[in-house]
Amino acid sequence: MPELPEVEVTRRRIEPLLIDRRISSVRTTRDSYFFLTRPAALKRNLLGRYTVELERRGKYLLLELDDGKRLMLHLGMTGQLFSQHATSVRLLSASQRSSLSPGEQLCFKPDQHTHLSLGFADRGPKVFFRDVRKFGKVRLLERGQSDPRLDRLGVDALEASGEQLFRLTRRRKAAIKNVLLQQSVIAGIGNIYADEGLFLAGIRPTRRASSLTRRRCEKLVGSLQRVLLRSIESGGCSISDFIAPDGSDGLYQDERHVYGRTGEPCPRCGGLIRRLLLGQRSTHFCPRCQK
DNA sequence: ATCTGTCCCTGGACGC
DNA sequence: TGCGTCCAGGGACAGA
Repeated sequence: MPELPEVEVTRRRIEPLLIDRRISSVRTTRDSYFFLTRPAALKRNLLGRYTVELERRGKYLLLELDDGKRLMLHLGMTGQLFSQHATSVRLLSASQRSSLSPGEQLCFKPDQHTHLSLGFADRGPKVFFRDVRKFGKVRLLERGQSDPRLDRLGVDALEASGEQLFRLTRRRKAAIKNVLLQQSVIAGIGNIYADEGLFLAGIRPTRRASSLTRRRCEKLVGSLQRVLLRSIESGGCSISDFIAPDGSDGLYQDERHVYGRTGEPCPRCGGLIRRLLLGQRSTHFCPRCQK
């Protein structure tokens, strides 16, 4: 699922394909709550514009246009932003897959889950935004306009300090894992990296956030950043639907310590990884290593 | 102010 | 093989 590393990998790899090109065609699926800006208005605002810059904020991407307007994107749970020439059979339907001859050049064609397709005046590869579960979002921001979702974001996880986390958790009685998932506290962490970071820091996910000492907060932020950076390096985590814009899978799932490893031995002590529900989210930890 | 539960959505896994 | 049921989860929202 796209969290900070997957969104950052997406940003880095789609940037060369998305920047400095003039949008000449816009195709969308029919209106749904996926579209914070109605499809017709999206088309009207995007057509003919040049793309200038692609920025990440937490799990959001912001595509700046030459007229100062910005396209805000969120990948939700199953969002994929990729090139038409992305080479991944996972993007093909079952029938396309079975009729594929060996060595054939892959060319993705928009399906019912491809909610936004951008074509360019240079006739180069199109860019697609696909999202099966439609938890993703797209919105057009006027010049200078923000969105409450962006305004609410806390400090970016890669820029946070232990001291900041310490201060932000002083009056928090909720479990530390639930607090980590709140984008208004630290932006970018989702279920996988919360579990992984807590494991590396040796902190039980159920621990009351306010009970963490300054030292433990420093350790936790360090562990989180280590995990996030390591995942970016390995191309993100393709445990469910994530693929990079070029179609490649991330490799971080092979390095997971606890997430999705219920009943397997802890990589540190050999005890069994346990799973529990915390705020309706599955949570994985080692009862022996995490206190 | 903070916390908890519910809901949105679809495909895949699983049991019968 | 085929159908029904459950589960995954980011984040908005409502109500405590």
